[in-house]
Amino acid sequence: MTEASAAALVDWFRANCRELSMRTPHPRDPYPVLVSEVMAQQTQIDRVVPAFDRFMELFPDAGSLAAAPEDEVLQAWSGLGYYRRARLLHTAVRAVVAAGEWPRTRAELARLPGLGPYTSAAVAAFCFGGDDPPVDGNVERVTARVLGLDLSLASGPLRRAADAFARDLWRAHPGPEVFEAVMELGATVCTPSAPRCPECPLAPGCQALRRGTPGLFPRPRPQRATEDRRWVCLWLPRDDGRVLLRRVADGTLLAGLWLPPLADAGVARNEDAARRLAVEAGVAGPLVAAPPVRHSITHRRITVVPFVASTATPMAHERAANWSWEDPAAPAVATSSLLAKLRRACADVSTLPRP
DNA sequence: AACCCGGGGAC
DNA sequence: GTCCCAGGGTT
Repeated sequence: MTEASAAALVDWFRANCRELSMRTPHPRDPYPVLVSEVMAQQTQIDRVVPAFDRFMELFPDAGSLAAAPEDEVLQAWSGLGYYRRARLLHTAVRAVVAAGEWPRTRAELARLPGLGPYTSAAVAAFCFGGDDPPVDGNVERVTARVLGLDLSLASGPLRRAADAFARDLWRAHPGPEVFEAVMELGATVCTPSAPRCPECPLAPGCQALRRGTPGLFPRPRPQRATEDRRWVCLWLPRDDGRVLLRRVADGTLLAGLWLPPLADAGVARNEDAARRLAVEAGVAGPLVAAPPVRHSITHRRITVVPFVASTATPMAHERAANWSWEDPAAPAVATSSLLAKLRRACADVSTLPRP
């Protein structure tokens, strides 16, 4: 990597970087940087921005986040996915507040829960002058293409090569700006498919472009087999429009979130599995199937079949801690985007015979 | 090193 | 339909 390349990259970045609400002058405040970097883990920036703005309004500083109960934090995270990130961020910020100061080096930051190699390097570089490069998927992809490395994303060799590549950039142009510039390049120009090479400041030295096949780098990862699952769910609306939600058990998908009673149907018939849920919820009477809902969680394709019931029967579990009546359009608890899908699917099944 | 976890946008 | 994303934790 020549100094000319680093200079061209930074010039391109200054002319083309997107206006993002978490981009503020250096040195930056570590709290919003940490929040946005954790949100950005495996999540595209365009989806992070609105969530970040909401989150910062609810929890404007480390003290307010540390003081908040976990369920409020998860509620603010609803729909973002990877909910463990929210719990770990909460724990990390509580540790910082308890310590009374922020760790300033990458190694110290990496001891906080939820901060791995990428996030610890990012906070150190953007807030405290660190020179260890934050290596994310963008940096790995740009590196694989510029150097023509036939390696898989997230593999050890490509991570090390990307780390060395970013260190060279930093040496040619010291400061955190080059790190942001590579990531922005990967996000907007050196994209996974259909890269816009004519716009790329690194095109003159790019090996993948020289070979005419930039899209073949990095090597595609072996795909995990997708697995189909069938769930049933009990949609139980009350007269005021609220529906019954249950806290999803730990150790399962969507653990800790609030959703209508759900069960994997396994080999059972949908109706039988739904009836079991109705018994658990303390309701009898007719169950009306609503249109199935598709929901994907990593390599699983889940078909959720909602069954709509009525609330005529007294609720045995009404006062239990794991049950709650919530407005499905604006739940006051942590939930998944699956709730919104179920609400739409069940909206048409509103006229139910009363037992 | 391999696998686990949400969700949606891009294609 | 497919892939992948400003990843980290666990095994």
